[in-house]
Amino acid sequence: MSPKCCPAPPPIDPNVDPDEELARYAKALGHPARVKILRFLLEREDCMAGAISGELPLAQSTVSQHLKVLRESGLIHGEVDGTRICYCADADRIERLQGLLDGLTSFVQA
Amino acid sequence: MSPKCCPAPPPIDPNVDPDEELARYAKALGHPARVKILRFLLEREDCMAGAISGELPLAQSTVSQHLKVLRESGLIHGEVDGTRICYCADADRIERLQGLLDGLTSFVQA
DNA sequence: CGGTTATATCGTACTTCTACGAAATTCGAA
DNA sequence: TTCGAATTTCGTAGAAGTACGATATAACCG
Repeated sequence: MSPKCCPAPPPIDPNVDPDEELARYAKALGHPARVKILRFLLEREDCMAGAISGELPLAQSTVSQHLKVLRESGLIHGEVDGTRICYCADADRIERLQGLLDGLTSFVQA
Repeated sequence: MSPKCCPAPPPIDPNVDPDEELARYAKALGHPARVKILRFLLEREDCMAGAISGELPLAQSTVSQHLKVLRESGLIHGEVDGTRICYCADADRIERLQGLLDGLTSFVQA
């Protein structure tokens, strides 16, 4: 069970073209800083706040922007915990991204 | 064996940070048109040229630009075949993308 | 050779991204 | 209530992405 962050899974819109959905996740992952953030959150599956800023050679406000992009893609989410904000990766969404990618190649015979 | 396109696999630079490499592939896939192009090329594993343009509601020059982005990411490549150009998806690169993504989550216990 | 076809490249306009510092917000502590 | 800390949001500047039409290129066909 997760800590106090990682609340309700965000709604997965069923009306979206899978290619568009895949593109949205891919776009969110399309910057090295965001990949690093996601990795960081996955490695401690516990949630983390501005500790992420300390890990990256970027201004804190820039990291906050990257977090927002990831949040809006659904790949991570955060919950307020006092003064801090507790972020974590959304495993379901990441699995979905993997599934969409696998779906692309499912036509190819091995 | 592949048709007359799909030549030598492009060099995979070993000195690249995996997070940067993943971000590069993800960025290339970060537009719906490019996902559709890749799907198109995967579904007919045979190579295709400007037939792709006909599949998308975009100007031919725009599709050509998207093809260039995919080409530069290594996810597809093309080879001249007379007047036309024969494109195809690079299965190795796509597998590599899947592997990099899996690597991200390999810390998470199921 | 000149024309046609398939494709890339150029020039351009507009939008979006990336990054920063400064300011606003929100909560907990003194 | 005032202070300080953790974050987001705002404003802004420059870089990159997206799309189009027009133009260039290169190969085949007559």
